[in-house]
Amino acid sequence: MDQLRETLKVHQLRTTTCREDVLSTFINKKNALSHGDLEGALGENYDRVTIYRTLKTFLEKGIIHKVLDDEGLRYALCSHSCSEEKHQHDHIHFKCNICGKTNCLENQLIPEIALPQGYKPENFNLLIQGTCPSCNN
Amino acid sequence: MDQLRETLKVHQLRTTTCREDVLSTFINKKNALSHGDLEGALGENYDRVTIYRTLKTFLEKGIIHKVLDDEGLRYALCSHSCSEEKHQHDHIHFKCNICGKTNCLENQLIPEIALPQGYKPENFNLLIQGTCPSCNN
DNA sequence: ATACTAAATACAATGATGTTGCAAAAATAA
DNA sequence: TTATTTTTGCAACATCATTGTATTTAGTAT
Repeated sequence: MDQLRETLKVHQLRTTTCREDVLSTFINKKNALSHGDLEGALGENYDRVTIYRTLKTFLEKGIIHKVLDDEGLRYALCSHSCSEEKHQHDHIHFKCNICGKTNCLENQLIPEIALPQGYKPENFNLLIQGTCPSCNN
Repeated sequence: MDQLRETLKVHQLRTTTCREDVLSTFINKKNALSHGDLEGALGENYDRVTIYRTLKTFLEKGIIHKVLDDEGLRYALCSHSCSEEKHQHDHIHFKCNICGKTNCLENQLIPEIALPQGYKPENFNLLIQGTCPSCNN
């Protein structure tokens, strides 16, 4: 896929098979992935450490962002153009308690929230847990 | 403190010095604590494993709840009476990027949020990162 | 108070997770 | 193609978390 190489190039990263595979895994799976998920998917082909470093690089370059859920840390693609300088994420994350998948709801923005005097908010991270449409039958 | 024994009793837990110490640490420190924090505070007196199991028990009994931030998992006291059957937390968590402390803003409730068709929300977890009043000068 | 029973703890062992340094390999530039 | 820089794999290490079991302790009955 030229799409992958293009994305890497935009973020000034050399194209390597590991980076292409990690990126395409994110694109295909759609939901948020932990290091362990990626190791499960690609561990035969790449060293654990390389996957860690790939995630770290993607994070710094603004290709992926952190997603927190009660099980720990996961990562998901940044849909809007994030860069090394600025990550901007005001969308909601939803974790399904049935299938266990965590997704970005790109169109659901976190509403304005009034904080007590003295608090200066900079980043927002909202996780909603419940049942997703696929499991809600 | 009789207060501690009382809390443990309400949740049908035997009073042990470890549980009393963990509980009083939560009460004194006020902010959310990780296992590592507790190990730092009480590690001389109790085995790491015991602290893990104490946290797990408190979590199950509804004495503490999980607090997520970008560094990982922490725990904070449940202010309103949670129980083994039901945890209910609709308040905001605030992490200060300067002092690194994470706190519950018990009075700041998470506003109603409209989700797309099919999503059935059950739990909300909102973390706001920024600067807290103590560090905001 | 003492003995009994169930629960909690300490310790050891193991597994999972994440990091660092360095030599070998691969990707870009010349 | 060769030179230069980046990336990868490997080994070692450090941290974090879990499990099993024998011992100890808390609560209860005697």
